[in-house]
Amino acid sequence: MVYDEPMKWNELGTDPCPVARGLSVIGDRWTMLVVRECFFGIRRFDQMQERLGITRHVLADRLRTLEDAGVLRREVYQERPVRYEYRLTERGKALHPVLVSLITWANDAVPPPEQSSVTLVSRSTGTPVDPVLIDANTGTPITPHTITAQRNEGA
Amino acid sequence: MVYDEPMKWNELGTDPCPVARGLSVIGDRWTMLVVRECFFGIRRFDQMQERLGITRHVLADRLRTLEDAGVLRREVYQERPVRYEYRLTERGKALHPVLVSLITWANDAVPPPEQSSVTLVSRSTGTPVDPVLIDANTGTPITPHTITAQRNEGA
DNA sequence: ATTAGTGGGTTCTATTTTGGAACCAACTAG
DNA sequence: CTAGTTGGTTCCAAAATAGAACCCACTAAT
Repeated sequence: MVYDEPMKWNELGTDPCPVARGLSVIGDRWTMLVVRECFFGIRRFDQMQERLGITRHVLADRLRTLEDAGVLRREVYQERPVRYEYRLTERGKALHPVLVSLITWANDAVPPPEQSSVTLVSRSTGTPVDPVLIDANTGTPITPHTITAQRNEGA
Repeated sequence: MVYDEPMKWNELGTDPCPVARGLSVIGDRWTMLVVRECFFGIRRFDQMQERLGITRHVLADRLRTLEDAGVLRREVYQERPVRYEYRLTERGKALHPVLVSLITWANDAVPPPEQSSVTLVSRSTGTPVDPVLIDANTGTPITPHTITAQRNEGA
């Protein structure tokens, strides 16, 4: 993973590194917050705008980017006048582990000033969950020591 | 998780939502790429700058932010002239699941145009890994159906 | 003893992105 | 016919980023 050329932000979407490609979609200040709202069931433009305090201009732009990336799907929920709502696609739902990992990290790395916070709990038992990554094939934990990145040359 | 007030970006670090607090540190275009370089063992300013193609100004700014957040530690590796390098702290290493989840998502949601890509493999066997999140307490998979967010009121 | 190079930055201006607010089109309800 | 709702767009000011040059304290080569 050594590159000959420095990266340009607008070419990140076609970079060989998946981190760069991923960030070309979700690597900005607002996008994951929009995705969070979607996981919470928020679907309407105005509701997102109000909850996030994002400007309407930027929200419209992010929703379009997420739609183009196949993360959200715009659906007409009412004709006359025609109204749209945004829903996570399968690809969008696949962002769940990213969101969960971020929440877990932030909860102990960037503690809130007051006790007030949001934590993840089991829907069935209500007890806190403690997310860890394992390899589905072997069941072994995934850590910097157990895995490494490998470049697969194409073309 | 409904807020009375819209969020201001510069107050994100003290938001009750961990997604917002997490993004206040790593939620910009470059930060996770800098963290990626650190996981690859890159420690020097000039080397990062060359590999990423980030401007020196922005790199200096991100490194300072990451240091302030306790993700990186600046260490003198040579006196006369004094020279610094950046290393991941424990808090920085704790970002590994976020990075792994992002890579996993991007590899099938944002495929590279050519076959060339970077994938994660087991360090011991060299076979591809398939990361999934489970709850360390119960061993059950974590999905949008099995967990939910709970607000814990403080103060 | 000069000259070139290195490492870790800072400073400068030009371009791009974001914020904040107003506006708009197409309808509905009163 | 007036006000309200929804999903935006348009405008201008403020902030962040890019791109390039410069700087300082050294070291190594001529």
